[in-house]
Formats: sequence, structure tokens, C-alpha cells
Amino acid sequence: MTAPQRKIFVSSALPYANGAIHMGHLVEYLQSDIWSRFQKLRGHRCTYVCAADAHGTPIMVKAREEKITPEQLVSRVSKEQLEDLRAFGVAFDNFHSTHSAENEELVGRIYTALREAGHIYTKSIEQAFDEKEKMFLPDRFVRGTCPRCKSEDQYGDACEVCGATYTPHDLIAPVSVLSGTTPVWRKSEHYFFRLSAFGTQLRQWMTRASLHQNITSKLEEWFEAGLQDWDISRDAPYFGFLIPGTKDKYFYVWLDAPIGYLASFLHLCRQRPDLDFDEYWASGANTEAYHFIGKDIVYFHTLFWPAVLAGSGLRQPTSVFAHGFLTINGKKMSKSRGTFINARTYLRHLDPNYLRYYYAAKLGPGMDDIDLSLDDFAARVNADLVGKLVNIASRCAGFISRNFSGRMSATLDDQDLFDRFAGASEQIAAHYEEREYSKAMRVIMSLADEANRYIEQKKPWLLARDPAQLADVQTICTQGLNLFRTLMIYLSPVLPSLAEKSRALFREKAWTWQSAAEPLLNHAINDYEPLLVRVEPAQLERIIEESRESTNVPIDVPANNPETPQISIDEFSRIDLRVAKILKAEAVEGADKLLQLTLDIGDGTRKVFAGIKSAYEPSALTGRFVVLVANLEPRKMRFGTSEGMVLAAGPGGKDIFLVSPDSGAQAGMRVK
RNA sequence: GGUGAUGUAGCUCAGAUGGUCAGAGCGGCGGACUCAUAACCCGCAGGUCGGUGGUUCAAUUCCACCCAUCACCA
Repeated sequence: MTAPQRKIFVSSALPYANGAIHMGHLVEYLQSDIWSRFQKLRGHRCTYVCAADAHGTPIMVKAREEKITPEQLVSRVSKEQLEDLRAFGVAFDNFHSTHSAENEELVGRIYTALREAGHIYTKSIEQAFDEKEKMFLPDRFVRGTCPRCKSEDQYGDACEVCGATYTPHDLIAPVSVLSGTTPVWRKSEHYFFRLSAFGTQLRQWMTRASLHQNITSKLEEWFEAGLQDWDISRDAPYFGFLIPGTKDKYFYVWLDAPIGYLASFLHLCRQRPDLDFDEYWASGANTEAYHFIGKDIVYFHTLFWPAVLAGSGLRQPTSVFAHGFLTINGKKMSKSRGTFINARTYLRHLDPNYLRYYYAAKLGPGMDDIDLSLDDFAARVNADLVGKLVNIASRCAGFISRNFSGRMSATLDDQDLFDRFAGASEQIAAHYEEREYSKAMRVIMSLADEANRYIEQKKPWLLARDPAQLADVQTICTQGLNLFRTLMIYLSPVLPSLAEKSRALFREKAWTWQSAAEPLLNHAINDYEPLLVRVEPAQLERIIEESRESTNVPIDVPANNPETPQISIDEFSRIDLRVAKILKAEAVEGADKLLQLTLDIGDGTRKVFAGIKSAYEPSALTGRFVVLVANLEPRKMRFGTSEGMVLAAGPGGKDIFLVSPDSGAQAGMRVK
């Protein structure tokens, strides 16, 4: 392959720096990492960047709760995020932050350019204001009763029960999530970006960017509805960049977040003389630029972002690739089901290659959700990777080591067969290029089947018994090893560390995509060592268990939650609720969130683990009365068995509130 | 509520301008082999292609409606 070298910019969506990376995030990072690695392997100049998404109200509020500065929060969280991503093999060329000098510089540049071009104007709008916290409230920070269906406790932008959309102003009995007080309505001047002026340009871009069908139909919808101008400012206090020329107006996080892609790139350019920012981002640049994103943020990346770039005289992305969400065992990730699995929890038990392969085997270019079915995961990984792929090397290498002191033959046994493997190169490459990873994996695995069939037919283990046929054994096994090697090169964007180990087996320095077509002959290899072990079901069980216990807070179920169907009085009476007295409360060694409670339930004692450590001092609990679910199935946890559950309300963290009876209640009393 | 996506064998998914398009892998069952991490190889699978109507000589593939799941509604 001697295609001209392309210059490609690739970004992953920026992880919001207020929580841990989980299996859902990884769909995106693995998808984009595979693509970037593929491009590099093909010899292209590909630069893959990302950054911490640092600004906005949620981070400001969370930092305030933890009594640290937003900068401290962001720096801690994003460090952990980056560590987790690296452990999964995600190889950014640079990981920066939106709270950086480079980003501030670019945001300023872009804003000034937009303003000078007349794309910015101000307008006074009315917004919910929390007088106690002295700040304006984003829609999601106001809750109240849905004006349409009267469901209580709904977000300020939409009702989860009936699906109505509205503004916080429309809510009945609105309440600030921060202080619990009723917000007042206050006017404030906001800065707007004239998105409405970019309709034509956006339509042109849409065609040029050859977006996926799913995205274009979504865009058509939005064009249909008419583009509205975009509010890009937020009032102080806000964690973000001050708008130049103002004292208390900040850029909305969604303005500076995508600019963070460029900031990360700029940061890298300043360390790397071979990279020129303008070559990639000046208007008319003939390099390529792609953003990988999730389907939830298509809006920002296909309307605002290209318009902002165009309006400020920069180039627009070549295309935007959106993927779907992850479900686990067919359902949304759930803390109570133990399927809200953090990257780190997975890493404690399993090899990242498994997940990289599994996602690749399911990913296509569209926005369809993909499902991580744990049973299927184990079956698929074991069958494909261990049973088929690695097995090829495993069943050939031994003969070469034992009989030929590690040296492969000078010729292949079946050149045609090898040529067929080499000949799949462009088809597989095309699949990678189109992000049809599942198709690429299917082609590769069917070749792996062919390789196993070949060995089966040649039966080197029979030939090896006859000294006269020993030479054939060498060429057959050399053939098998070369087939394996070719497949491993094809798979190296997906399985980088496994490819690395395989390359070491062959004692080679480096692989490129073209190496797959060049057989390795008359060459000494190392002794074979198992490249990959099987997934054990027990490991998956432990992951589920840990994911469950780390969030084993008795979580409140919001009233009117559509997932909570009505139950009859009989069903309710099956739950044995008892008043219990806490005899002893102690921290559990090795558990961040758990306290072990010893409870008096009248006719005996119970030991229960409760995820309330973040909110309660053990010493303060002794003697308290709580409510226990007494007939809950005992649950085995890493630290012991929990014989029930105490009731508490609240979202978690510091906000956990134990339920207790009025004074006079005695241990053992039934609650009904 | 509006818009869009998805719904195919036990599981995970392919598939066709409407007529050999009812498929693969895994599981399961039967057989073979023993080089290999009980891996691999051969054979077997009869699932109303979410439901109900309609268009057509013919629909799982087109249309309408309905149900379920998911997303978006700045």
C-alpha cells in the first residue's frame, strides 16, 4: 500500500471531570482509539487528542460540597480518568484540559472573531435564581411538579413521566435543588450566538461532511424546526472563563468544551515542531479532522460547533462520528443491579483486551446502542480470542521450538492460503476506515477458522512421528504461525497489548499494516507462552458484586418513577419491616462506603452492611433506632454477609438520611 | 406529547431495489481428534423475521396503525 500519507486530527468527547470512567464511556474511547491506532498503523499522520471537560455548574457545586476548589476537583478526577483510560490502552497523543491557558486563549480568539463578525448580541432573559445560594440555576437544578401531568419532583426542563418539555418557569411549586428554597425569577443580560444566520452554511457542511444517515435525518429535523440562537453566557458565580469586557459573565461550558479539542491540540503543537496548528485548523486546511462523540451530544457538534468554527474563520470538521449508548445485559446500567461498572472495577479483575475485542465485535458506524451481555462476553471472548485466534499460535509454536530449535522454515507450505490472508487486507482496512469494526472482526475471525481448519487437515502431530516427514512439519507450522501473525497485525488496533506480546514471540521490532502481507521466513522465534487466558465466570461475578456493594446505598426510589409499578397491599405486606436498634456501628476495613451495623431486632441481633459511611460517623449511630428490611435475602459481600438492609433516603454521598421511628418505638416492632 | 432509531433462532447479531433471504457465531445435541489454554475439526438447529391491518400475483423486506425499548426536543 503506497497511498499518500494523510494528516488526520481525531478527538474523543471530553470526559466531564466529576466522576469515574465507566463501561459506557469506554465505548467511545475504545472506538476512537481503535480508529486512531488503525490510521497510524497504516502509516498516516494521525493525532488523537482529548481533554478534561472542567467547567460548568455541576463541577462548581460538587467542589463546593467537597469543600475544595473546582481546580482541585478537576485535577484529581481527570487524573484518575486518564489513568483508567490509559490502562485500557487508550493512547491519546495529548490529554489536556478546558481549564487551561491554551483554551482561554482560543476561546478569546474565537469569541472576538465572532463578535467582530457580528455573530454575537446580548439580550435580557429571566432565569431562576436561588437567593440563598446567590446564584442562577440551570434548568436541571430546579425541580417541581410537571405542569402537564402533575407528576411531582421533575426536572426543570422536561418531565420524565409524561415527556413534556418546558422551562423551569412553567413548573408548579419549583424548588432549588441546591438549597431547597423556592427560586425567584430574575432578569439578567445574556450573550447570544446568532446560530440562526448559519442555516445555509450548515446545510452545505452537512452534505460535505458525509455524515451518517442517522445524523443527517436528525439535522433535517432541526432545520425543519428552525435554528434558534444560542445562549452562550452564564452569570457569576460560574466556573469557567470570564467573557472579555464583562465583570460577571462567563462563557457557557458548552462553548468552551469543543474548543478544548483545539486547545489540547494547540498545547501539543507547542511541544512538537512537526505539528502546525494552522495546517489543521485554519480555514481551508486540507487536512482531515474528525470528532467521535456519543449520540446525546450530536446537537452541539453538528450545529453549534461547525457554526462557531465557520463564524470565527476556522475550518470545520471533516466529519462527526456518533455512536450509541451501552446497555449491560440488555438494560441500562444500574447501580442496584451491579451493572454500573466502573473502568477501575473491571481492571481489577479482567484484561482490557477482552473488552476492546468485545466492543469491536459489536461496533458499527451507526448510533445504535450496543449491549454488553456478560454471558455473551465471556463466551465470545473465550471462543474467538482464546479458542480460535491464540490457539493457532499455540498449536504450531511448540513444534517449531521442540523440533527446529525455534527456527521457522524458509518457505511456506501453502502460498495460496497465505495470499488469501494477505489479500483480505484492503477489505479489512476498508471496514476499519468506515468504522465497521464488527464486520472487520467477522472477516478476521472467519480467517482464524480457516487457519485452524488448515492445521486440522495437515495434522502436523501425525507427521512429526515420522522423521522422513519432519520437514513438512516445519513448513506447516511456519505456515500456521504466519497466518496467526497476519491476523494479529490486522487486530493490533483492537488488541494493542496482545499484538505487542505476539510481536515479541516473533522477535520483531515493529509492525505496520503492510507487514501482514510479508511472511516471516527462516526466522527464529521465542518459545511460546500463553498469550491470553480465558475469562472465568467467577471474575464477572466479582465485578458485579463489587459494583453493587460500592454503591450499596439504600437508594431512594423517586415517587412516580415510571419504573416503579404499583403494588398491592399484599405485595407490600411481604416486606417485613422492623424497628431495629443499632447496638454497634463500625467501619469496614477495605470498604470506602460501608459501615457494619449490629442491630437489635427484639428477638435477636443482625449484622447488616449499610452504604452510609459517607454521611454518618459510626460513633454517632450507637443507640439509634432505624428501620430494617428484615426478610431481605442475605447477600454475600466481600466483607461478609449482610442480613438485611436499613432504610435511608437521599442521593448518596453526604446526602444520606436514615429513616427512624418516632420516640417510643421498641426494637423488633413491625412497621406496617 | 413531537421527532427519530431499534425489535430476526435459547444468547449476541448479519441480511435482501418485495419472489432459493430465512442466515452466522455462541450455546445445545451427535460424531471425530488429541498438536493446542477440555481448545480444534465434521454433522444436526425448523425461529408466525415485535403485533394487527393494507398494497401486491408475491412481504420478514413497501404503507398505516399499535406495542416494547432507547435517544433527542437547544
